[in-house]
Amino acid sequence: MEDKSKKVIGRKFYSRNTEKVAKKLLGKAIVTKKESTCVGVIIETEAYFGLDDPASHAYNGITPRTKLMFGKPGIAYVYLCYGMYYLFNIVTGKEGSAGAVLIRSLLPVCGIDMMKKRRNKKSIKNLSNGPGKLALAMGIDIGDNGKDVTNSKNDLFILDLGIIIYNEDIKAGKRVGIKKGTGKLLRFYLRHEKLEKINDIKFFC
DNA sequence: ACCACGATGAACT
DNA sequence: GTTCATCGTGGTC
Repeated sequence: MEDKSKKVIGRKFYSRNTEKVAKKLLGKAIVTKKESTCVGVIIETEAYFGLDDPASHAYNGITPRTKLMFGKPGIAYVYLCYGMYYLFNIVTGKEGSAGAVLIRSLLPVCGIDMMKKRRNKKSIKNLSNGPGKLALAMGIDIGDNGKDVTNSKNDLFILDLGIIIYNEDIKAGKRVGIKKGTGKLLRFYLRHEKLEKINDIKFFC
């Protein structure tokens, strides 16, 4: 990963409209530097808004947990789901308005052996194709809640690998795993053809 | 004080 | 294919 085209994404990227950030995060990479460096390309996201979004944690206003969603963009929002799995979100929008993008699926790129070990799997199949799975594979847990993902000195940040995503590469669907607020298409993922192209790229690890 | 909510793997059948 | 186990948050009563 020693290419000039690869750069850490700054805070401005996240300060825009949440839906836009959710689309723009497709093709970007999550990097964690824990026991070893792991990198995964984001291939599915969901946008969550604030007081006007019944599916959002921030729907009912500021609480100790949701205050991060109202705060500075580019901050990791991690929470426990079903008592077992951590889900990784990035806070979006201007400070004061709530918003976050849930990362739902990754294409493993670097540190695959570490990811397999964390997931207790020997195949790359289904290694990080779900929000709980990818957090486990990347070593993300509640200790990462509140971390700044715009700082490459941290052990968790987002990198632009230079992968170009066109609008026609992006598909939209209804958000999943929720009962309210399913009306709008706020889940975004890459077309199969695009995934195969990304899979063919040779990444240096 | 109580209840609804939510992702995944394992262990069944 | 179905069922089960797992727990912290926050709303409602």
